[in-house]
Amino acid sequence: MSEKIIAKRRPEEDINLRLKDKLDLNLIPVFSTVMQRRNITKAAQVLGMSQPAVSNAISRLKKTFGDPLFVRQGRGIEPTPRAFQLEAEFQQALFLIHNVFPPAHFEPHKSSRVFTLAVLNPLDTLFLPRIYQYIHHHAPGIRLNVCSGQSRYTPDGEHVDFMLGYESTMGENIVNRLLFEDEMVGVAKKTWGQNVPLMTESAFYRARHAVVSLKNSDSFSAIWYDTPLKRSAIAYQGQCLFSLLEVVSRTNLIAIMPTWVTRRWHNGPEIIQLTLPLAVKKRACYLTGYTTNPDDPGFRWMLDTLTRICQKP
DNA sequence: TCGAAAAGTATAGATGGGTG
DNA sequence: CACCCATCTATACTTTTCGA
Repeated sequence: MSEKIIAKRRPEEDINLRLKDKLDLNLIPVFSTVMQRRNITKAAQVLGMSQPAVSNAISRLKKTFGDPLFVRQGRGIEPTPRAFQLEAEFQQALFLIHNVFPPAHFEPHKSSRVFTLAVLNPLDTLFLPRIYQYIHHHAPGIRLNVCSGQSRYTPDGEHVDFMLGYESTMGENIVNRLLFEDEMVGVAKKTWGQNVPLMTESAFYRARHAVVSLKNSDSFSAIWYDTPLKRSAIAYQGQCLFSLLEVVSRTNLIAIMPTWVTRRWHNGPEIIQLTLPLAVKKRACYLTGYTTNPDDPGFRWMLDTLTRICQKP
């Protein structure tokens, strides 16, 4: 049985920009989202509206501007040249409007906003429980859409609001926060390292290695295997660090991982930590926020919240 | 209180991919 | 190639909201 959805006003952080008998400025974010997604249905999901509501909103804009704005192409839509022109003009207009209005008030405990997060493994296992727990207690209406990885886009092509990973990204309307320095170690089965207490870099790469698959575009391990010689040391490519630990603890393979990952290995077979004879022994962990409006109070709240929660491993 | 308009539900129609 | 199914947009009609 389908649940009946009652028509409702937009969330509390929205500003009503309807000018009676003139242009409805609420149509601008609808237009922008449709331009971004090139898809009425997906735009509707992002905006928290039904698909016909977005379709009707675009129809009103079509009448206003006397241009089709979007033409159907296959299963999707393609913007007309006039739509591209309007997109640029609306962006300028919105920028001016954002600067004129004082920042709206954001109430996390009342908000039903959706935030999209990309979190790189293994940081997801570390931070997601903390983040979910905090949101559950302090902002239960907020929904988190989390994907794995270190990309600005989800596998569905949606824009990410925040990213947790080992890379900082520069650019306009991108906010970067250094969270902490993650210390790395080599790990091996307990009996492995007794014969090589003082290891050099060349000796390290003569051993057989287990890594997070380098086929993953955002592989945690890739940074240490940037030459064919180093890659020739790889004997096993797993999907995540915890599967590497399992393999390493039962074979003669070694792997590189953050020290906190090994500390979590409470109940498994014993492993030892090896000091890395490598240049990269630490990696900076960053929180990156993407926004079209850095003064958006919801964005600021989430940025500060994630910074606080993810301050240390 | 009432009417206009926005946003809802239901559904028709177009398109594209998979399969026999 | 035909058919089926999933996906996506548009339209008809209903419900809800809000300003006069």
